[in-house]
Amino acid sequence: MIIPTSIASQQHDHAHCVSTAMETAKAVCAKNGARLTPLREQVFRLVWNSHQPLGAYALMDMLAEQSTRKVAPPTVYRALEFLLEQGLIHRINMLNAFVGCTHPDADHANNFLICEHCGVAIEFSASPLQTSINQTASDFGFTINAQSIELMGSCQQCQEAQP
Amino acid sequence: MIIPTSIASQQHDHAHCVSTAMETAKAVCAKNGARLTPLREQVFRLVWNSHQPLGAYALMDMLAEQSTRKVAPPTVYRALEFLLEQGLIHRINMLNAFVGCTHPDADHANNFLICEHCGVAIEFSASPLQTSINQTASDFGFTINAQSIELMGSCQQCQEAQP
DNA sequence: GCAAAAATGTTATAGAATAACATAACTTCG
DNA sequence: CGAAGTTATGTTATTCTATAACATTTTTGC
Repeated sequence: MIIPTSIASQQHDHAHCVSTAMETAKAVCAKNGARLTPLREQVFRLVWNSHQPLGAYALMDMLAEQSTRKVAPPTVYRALEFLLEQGLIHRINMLNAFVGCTHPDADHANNFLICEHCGVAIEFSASPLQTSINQTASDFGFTINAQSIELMGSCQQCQEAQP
Repeated sequence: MIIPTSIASQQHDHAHCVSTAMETAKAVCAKNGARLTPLREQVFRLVWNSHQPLGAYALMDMLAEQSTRKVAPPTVYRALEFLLEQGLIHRINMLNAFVGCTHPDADHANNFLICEHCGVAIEFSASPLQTSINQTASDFGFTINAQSIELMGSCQQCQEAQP
């Protein structure tokens, strides 16, 4: 991994991006009758501050930095579990890392393009792809409860930057 | 997870299934000028003896059972790494586990249906699905180096068994 | 305010993977 | 053959990821 660039830090006003996500998250929790406590909100912000997926221990270190007192693994894992349940973040299985969900209110899959160079994870949804997925499962008489589609490679910017 | 049934142990002659896989593996290694040593062959057999993905430490314990002397993690991880490189096994990221590849000679993706109940992992390939994947990546200007598609749910047999 | 429930803190441990270095086996080429 | 180089395996220690189990605090609903 080279440098955390591209989408995450260049192409948009990320502070605005995060605050919008924060509002959406509050709405989702309100609708679900779930409590977005200060700790959970803090973890959510940390996850959202990066378009690169972050590991639980990286998040733990960030929490520790912010709060002076020591933070143990269960603290961050429980917050992450809550956020996953609410559909506010995703787990990238290839990386053992977590990233904010860009459309938690929509019915959505768990589909990512992950750049090996800059580390950015781009969430996408594609109707024909989902149709193919559902058709395939159906062909096998298989019922899907959770799906994980992760495509690892080079994003456009990194390809252009490294010819 | 309930009981390891269905495809793995019921519907076919698994011994024959494994020996066929073994022959194919030898051919693949011969073609690639890679050495399928006794240790690697042993790990390959262990992985293939189950249609359920097996964790590295489970494999390590099995190795230890078979060989009286103690076996350390690097032993099994190095064998797994070799088999992954040769395309003879796959890693299931959702499970941190490994399973034999059912068609190592073909150009193939890394697509699995995984039953939460019986643990079976069914490898599949579907042309329209791959087309959608490639199209989506192309839309983003993204180049794919590795892909992981994992669908977790209930296989047909387990659905029928547990209504 | 008080009991129940939910959330967080704390300590310890399990589980997955790799680093670093030592030894053994196999290849190859003089 | 036999020494040098390469590849594979053994060995020890450590890092990274995640959860179990129990204590304490905070919040909620009556």
